[in-house]
Amino acid sequence: MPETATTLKDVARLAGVHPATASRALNPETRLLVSEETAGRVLTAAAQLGYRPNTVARSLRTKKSHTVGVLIPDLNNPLFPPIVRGLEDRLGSDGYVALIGNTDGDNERELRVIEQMRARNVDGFVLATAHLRNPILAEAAEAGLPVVLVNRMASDYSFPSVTVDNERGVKMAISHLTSLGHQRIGYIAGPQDVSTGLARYRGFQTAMAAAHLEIQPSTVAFARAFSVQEGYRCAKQLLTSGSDCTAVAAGNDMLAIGCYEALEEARLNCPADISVVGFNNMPFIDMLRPPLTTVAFPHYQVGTEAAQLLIELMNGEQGPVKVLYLAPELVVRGSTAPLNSAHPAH
Amino acid sequence: MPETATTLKDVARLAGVHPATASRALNPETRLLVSEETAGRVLTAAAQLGYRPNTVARSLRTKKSHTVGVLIPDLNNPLFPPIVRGLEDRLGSDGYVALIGNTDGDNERELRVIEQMRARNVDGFVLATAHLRNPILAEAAEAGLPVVLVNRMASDYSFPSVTVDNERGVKMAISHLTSLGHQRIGYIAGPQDVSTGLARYRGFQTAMAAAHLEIQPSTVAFARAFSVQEGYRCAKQLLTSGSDCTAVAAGNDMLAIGCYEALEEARLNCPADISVVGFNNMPFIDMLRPPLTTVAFPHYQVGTEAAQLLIELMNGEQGPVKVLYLAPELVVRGSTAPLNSAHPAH
DNA sequence: TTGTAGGCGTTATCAC
DNA sequence: GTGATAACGCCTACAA
Repeated sequence: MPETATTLKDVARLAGVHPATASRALNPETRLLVSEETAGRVLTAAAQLGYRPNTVARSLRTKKSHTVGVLIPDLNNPLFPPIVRGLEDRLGSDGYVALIGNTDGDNERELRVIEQMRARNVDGFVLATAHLRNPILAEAAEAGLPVVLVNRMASDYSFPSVTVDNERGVKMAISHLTSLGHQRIGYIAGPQDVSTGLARYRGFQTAMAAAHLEIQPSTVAFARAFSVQEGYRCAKQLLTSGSDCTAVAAGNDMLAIGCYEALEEARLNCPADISVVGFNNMPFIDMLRPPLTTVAFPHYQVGTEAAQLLIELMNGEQGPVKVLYLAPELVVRGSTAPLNSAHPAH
Repeated sequence: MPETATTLKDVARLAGVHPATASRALNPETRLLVSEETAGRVLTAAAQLGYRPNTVARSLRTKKSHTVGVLIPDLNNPLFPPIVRGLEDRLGSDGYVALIGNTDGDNERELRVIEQMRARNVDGFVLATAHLRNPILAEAAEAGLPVVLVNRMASDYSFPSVTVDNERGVKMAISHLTSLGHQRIGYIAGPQDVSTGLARYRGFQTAMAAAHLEIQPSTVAFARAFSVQEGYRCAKQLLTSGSDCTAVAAGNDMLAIGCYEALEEARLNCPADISVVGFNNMPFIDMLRPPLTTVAFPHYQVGTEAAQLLIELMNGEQGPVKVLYLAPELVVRGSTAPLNSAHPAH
């Protein structure tokens, strides 16, 4: 016999007060409106009955669902779980829960998911999927829904965001390579319609210029997605284009993994023949052989900071749009080595 | 000006009917109660206004939130993202959304999360965190809430579950090792208070017995958690106990990774000196060096099947409790090799 | 086939 | 300080 859940009315009856009074006593915000004595009586009554407020009813009345939508490309990408945990943990401590939506990079799917979430009255959005021009952003903002971007950012300052400083990260990677003596440095660029792909490529260009190194067209390959498969394809392209690279920087770790595969297939040794650096420092990336040298940033903290920003917005706090950069850090592991003239690429 | 969301009343007014009629027309279940012509009018009116039913109000009325709670130990464990995606995809196609809760294996945290979720009127639970005796299960079931177990199972048939056939999986791993000539086979057992740890250890015991091999106490180590760190500790214990193993089977891939680290530290080569097999075939585990031989099962499908079971329960379908086993499959990679007398463990 | 009315559990706005 | 009342948006007997 599923005992029908105890409601506010039950609590009120047991405490001998009106439901409205019980409501006031139970809500920390309004408790001061009620006498300390009755408040106590209500609280004990609630505890005694094991009262649990019905969030659905509350939402209907208050128009706040205490739910936020989180859109990511794919939970299977190891970059996202720590970010999501950061989000959930920070949001949870303020009584919010997250609805996770995977878009698989598909715009149509993304629209469906957003519809779903808006139907559930989410109080805000965290988007890790932002393309540089995204109609959804405009629409959500128009509807007055707080939006925070994560990992990627919009092209202007129109949305708050939390990202790593991508340009600086790539510069650190390139400096590392040049300090090892590398000059013919190839680059596997990520998709240029997302800010990470674009900013990192820009970082590569400025870093090479700063080192007085020229970029040959044959030493840059553009991936159509941040995937192992595309990394493999691009690396193969670099290897067969006669570019003679002694080092390759990849737009992210997935692309770097694909690069590993291409090197193995070509019977080239990393790092003896070619050095490789990635970006992101994905979980478990240090278990690869060789362990990947890459640009790290605090994934979990990206999540918590983004949640913090979103909470501020949902609380109606006014002020300028905040764009938060977290500092990257180069993690040197086994995939980069000094230029070795005994082992030319050919 | 955030145009106040369009409601059923607006649609009804535009269609020139009573809200109740509009409701019936909009709900596929009750559409046949209304004349085709009016239904059409309502539908176009709804489309025209961009009407989106308010799920909160609906939930309050129907007591169904179309939300399910999913409890996992930690999203950062790569085993879970594919399972969660399977759950979300299957649930989503029936209009459900998942609330993800990370418990970190902490019972108290788990209780808090469950409370949170019940306050949100979840229609059911998927638990990947089930300990062998779990008061929460009893409570949820008592409250009439459907519960499906995933990856781990309860000790009896009291709950539907979807798991890999753990015993069979371990047997396949051990057979593989013995067929390579290994006889002194060590085992790193997972925690014995969860069904995966227990069932796999049992599988090890029966497999060894079937091969007429004895298990020395010194060849089994018990991990306190399915973690890299515990795998490292246990492997070191096996290596220093004078057990002389030529192969080690690990309770899961994380433990196997820890094993790799211990071997490296001891300057032992895998697989030349010692073969290692894991369990789970985690994503990216094939990128390790050497690529890990392990027992695979279809993670995504575990999620979809569990969702299917839960949906049946939430639809009130009666019948016997279903306990679903998915077949394991041995994936032979580079971490296992024939027993090589030229390379004794010492 | 359609309209009426009441209520799901909570909170905001009045009065007292 | 507390009680009464209405309303959030939707669904569903019941009546017409």
